[in-house]
Amino acid sequence: MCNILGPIMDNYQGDLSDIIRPSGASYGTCSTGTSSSEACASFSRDHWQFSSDPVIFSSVMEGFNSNFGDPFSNTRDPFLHELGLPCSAYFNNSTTSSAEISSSGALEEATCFGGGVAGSSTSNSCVLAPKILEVDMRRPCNSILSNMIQISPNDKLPISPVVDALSRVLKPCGGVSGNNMIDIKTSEDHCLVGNTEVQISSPSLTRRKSQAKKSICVPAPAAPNSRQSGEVVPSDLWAWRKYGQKPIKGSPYPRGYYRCSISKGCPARKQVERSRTDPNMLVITYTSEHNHPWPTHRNALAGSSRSQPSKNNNIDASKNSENSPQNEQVGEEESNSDSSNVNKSATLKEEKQLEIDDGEFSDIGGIPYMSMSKMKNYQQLDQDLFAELGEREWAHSLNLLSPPQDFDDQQMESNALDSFHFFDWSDDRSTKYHLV
DNA sequence: CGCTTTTGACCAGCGC
DNA sequence: GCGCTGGTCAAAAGCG
Repeated sequence: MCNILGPIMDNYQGDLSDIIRPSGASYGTCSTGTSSSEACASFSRDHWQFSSDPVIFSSVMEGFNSNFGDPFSNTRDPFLHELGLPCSAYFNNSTTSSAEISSSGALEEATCFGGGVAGSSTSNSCVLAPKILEVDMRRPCNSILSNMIQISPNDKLPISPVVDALSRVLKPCGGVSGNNMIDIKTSEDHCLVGNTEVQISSPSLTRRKSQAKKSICVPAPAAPNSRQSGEVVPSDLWAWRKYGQKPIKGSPYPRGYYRCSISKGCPARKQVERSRTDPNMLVITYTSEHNHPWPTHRNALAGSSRSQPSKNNNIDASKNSENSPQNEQVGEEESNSDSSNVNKSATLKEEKQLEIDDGEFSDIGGIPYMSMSKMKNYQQLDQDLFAELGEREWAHSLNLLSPPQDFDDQQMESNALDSFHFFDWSDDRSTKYHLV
C-alpha cells in the first residue's frame, strides 16, 4: 500500500488556489538559469541536530511575514520542524505537469524561496521551476507534504529520533533515492513523494462556501481490525470529535464530519471520506483554523477518543478486511490491530522517555535543537524501540497536520521532546497521546 | 460521569 | 419557489 498511484479526486476540480497561494518572487540564493521543468531543492537531514547550526534558519524564519489571507498559513508542520526542513512546499496554480524537489543543506543558505521564476542555487542545490512548486525556506514549515516525505538512511550522519524513526517506518515502502535525499514530485493535482503519491486538491467548486478549505488525499492506513462502523483515518495531533456523517452523492462512501474536541470554541473542522476513484485513499478536508495551541500531552489525552472496544481485537481481523464494502463507513476510529503490542509499545516508549529529561532541547528561534550527545541517546532509544516493536506500517506516519504557528516555544519544545508524538505508534488514541 | 459515536432532523446554499 | 445536496445539530446510546 505504499505505492499508491492513480488518478483520484476526479470530482474535485476546484482551482488549486484554495490550498495554495501565488508564488512570490525568488529570494535568497536561488538564481535563475535552469531550463528544467523540474524544481529541486536540497537539504541535509541532519543539520537541525547541531545547536550551532540553526542560526541562519531562525533568522530566516523571522523574515517570514505573509499569509495571503490563508487561514492555514499560520500553521506549521511539526514534522518538518522535526526533520529540520525549513521548507514549506506548496503548489502554485500552475499548468505545468510536474516538479521535483530533493534537498540537502538548507540551513547553510536557507534563503531559497522560489516558484515565481525558474531558478537554481548552487549553494542550496535549489532549482525551482516556474509556477510549479514553491519552496519557501523563509517560512515556518507548513507542508502537508511533509507527512509523505521519504527519508533515505545515511549511517554516517547523526540523525534525529524522528528522522531515524521515519526512515525505518518508511522502509517497507521500498525507500527512495538512497542518497540521503528527500524526493518530492508534484503535478498539478498530486504529489509524488518518493514512491508515494499524495493527492492535493481543493474542495468542490460547486459548493464552496466562503470558508477556506484544504484537502489532502492520503493512503488509508491498513485497518485489518477496524471496528465495523469505523474507518481508519490517519490521525494528526489534534483531537477530533465526529459530529455527523452523510452519504455523498456520486460516491459510494459516506463523508464523516469532525470538529476539534480540544477546545469547545475551536472552529476547526475536518471532513473525511474515501476517494471515490480509489477506495484506498482517504480525502481529508480541513476547514478553518484551530484557535488554540497545539495539544500538549495532557490536553491531547483529555480530548482523545475512547479506546477501541476489546471485542474488535485480533479475533475480528480476518473478518473485517479494511476494504470490505461493509466497512467503508468513514470515521476516525483507529485500528485496534496488534493492540497489545501497541499498548505495550506505548508503555515502553513512556518508560524510556522518562529517562530523558526535559533539558535536552535548546530553543533557537522557536525551533528545538538537540545536542549530539543527546541525539545519540535518542538514537539508541529509537533503536531499542524499533527493535522491540518492529517496523510500523508506513501509513502510521501520516498522522500529522500543522499545529498553529502561534503555539509557544515551550509547547514546541514539549512536543518536540516527545519525538514519538509524531508517529501514530498506537492504533488507539488513548495511548497515542498518553502522558509521559 | 464524561466522553465518544451514531443517526435522523433541520437548515442553508445553489441550480433549475 | 422548489427540490436537491451538503453541513450541522442534538438526542440517544455506548464505553471506560
